[in-house]
Amino acid sequence: MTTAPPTLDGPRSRDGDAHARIADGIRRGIIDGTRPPGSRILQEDLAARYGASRVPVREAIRQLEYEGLLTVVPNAGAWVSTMTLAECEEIYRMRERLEPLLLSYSAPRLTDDEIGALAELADRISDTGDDTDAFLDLDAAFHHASYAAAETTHLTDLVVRLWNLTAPYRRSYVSSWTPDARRIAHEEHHLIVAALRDRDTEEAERVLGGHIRRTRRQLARTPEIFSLSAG
Amino acid sequence: MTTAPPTLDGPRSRDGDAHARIADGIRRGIIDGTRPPGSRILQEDLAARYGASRVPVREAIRQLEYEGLLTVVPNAGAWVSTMTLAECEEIYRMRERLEPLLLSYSAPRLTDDEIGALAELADRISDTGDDTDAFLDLDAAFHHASYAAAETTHLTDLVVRLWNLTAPYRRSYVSSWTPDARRIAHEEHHLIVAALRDRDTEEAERVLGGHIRRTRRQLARTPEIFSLSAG
DNA sequence: GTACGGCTGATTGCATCCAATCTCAAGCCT
DNA sequence: AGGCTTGAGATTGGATGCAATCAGCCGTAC
Repeated sequence: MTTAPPTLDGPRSRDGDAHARIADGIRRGIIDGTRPPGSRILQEDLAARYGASRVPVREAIRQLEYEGLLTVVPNAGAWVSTMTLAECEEIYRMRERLEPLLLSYSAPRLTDDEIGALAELADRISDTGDDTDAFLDLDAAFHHASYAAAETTHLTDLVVRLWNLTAPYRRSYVSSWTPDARRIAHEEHHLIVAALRDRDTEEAERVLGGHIRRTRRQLARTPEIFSLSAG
Repeated sequence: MTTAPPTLDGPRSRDGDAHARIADGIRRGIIDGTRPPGSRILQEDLAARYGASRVPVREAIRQLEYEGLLTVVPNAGAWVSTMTLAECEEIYRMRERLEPLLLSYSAPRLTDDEIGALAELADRISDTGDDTDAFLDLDAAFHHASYAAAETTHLTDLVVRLWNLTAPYRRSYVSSWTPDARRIAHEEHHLIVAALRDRDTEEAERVLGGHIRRTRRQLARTPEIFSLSAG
């Protein structure tokens, strides 16, 4: 029984996005922690869960493999990718260079209202205290909103992809931050907003680069959250 | 007759890499100009060409869509992606920031022999005159060799992917270079080698960044090689 | 003469089916 | 007793078949 009952969500209309729905579902599970790194991905499971056959499931798995979220071993199966500390630092170094570039595309196009919304987000982040989940949600919302005006294609996609790759580990290390480290992050957010308000794109880029760089250096102090093998 | 005769290349062993072979083949065709931007990709064609069924073909198409090389429209088909000038400049700005980073990973690990080989490559590039094909091949070999010692994963893959994305257009605009522009590129290659010889990674990064930046600015002078639509 | 609706062939999206391979544990040999 | 072999079950890789959709063409109505 791999097909969904036609009564549930229409006459199984063939809109050609089955693979995309499935990929989105798996991706969401990896990002929100439901599927932790190392957990097995079974084609049949997914087919049943999404009311599809294994063909679109395999397309979704292939896509996620190329996004780096899944590791596929021929004839054996697929697992949620694990990351070493070195790999994670590599991602952060890429973000350190790419996100300021993306911000430089977005900043001149942000409206005053959008910058106001960013200021409010920065305030709310400062109020999260030691609620890690709230911080993670708002932090992601803040940075993505700051990039929202960029009319780029590949760069936007890539930055999202890099965020997703480290998502499974972000919760672990953010929860290890000291109150001081958190306070610095909050201040950096406000500094970014201030630079955007001043329409000083270069300064915004500089602060953002430092923000990511500082996070990377803190990351190196919590090596225990990464897999020990495959180093 | 979509399956290959078992006598040709063995008993159709199921090594789980059919999709990879097919993707490599399409990718090669796009890079070498056999499949120009905008050309149609037919699943059945590829299945017949590679002696496979459409299932692995579809997985390959998904991968290439994700790489940005193909554009897929549900229920309609797949085409080799076309690029606007703005998109191409975006890619070059990403390369401007990422390739120096990759070089900074590679440079300290390059052996003296490898740097010697780079010097020889730089010399041969200087000798290509106005032979665009020879220049393109050697230029790619030079840059990739300069990155060869980097022990990075995502960054290496990404840089290769960005090169591939602009490959269909590189021939067009390189052939439009003036002798002067070519000479400057040759000199930059030699400057990179010199910096690597000096073990001055920062200088090598700086020259490489300028090299890519200069290329991007020349690119903007030949907008006619890009598709006019989808701007 | 032009616009609209239906038909046909080509192509894609997906389900189903079978074979190859892996996992893992039980049994055999040394 | 311990290592190697072997079988069954689970799982993946790939082929085939069918329905949905699309592009292009023709005929008809106005």
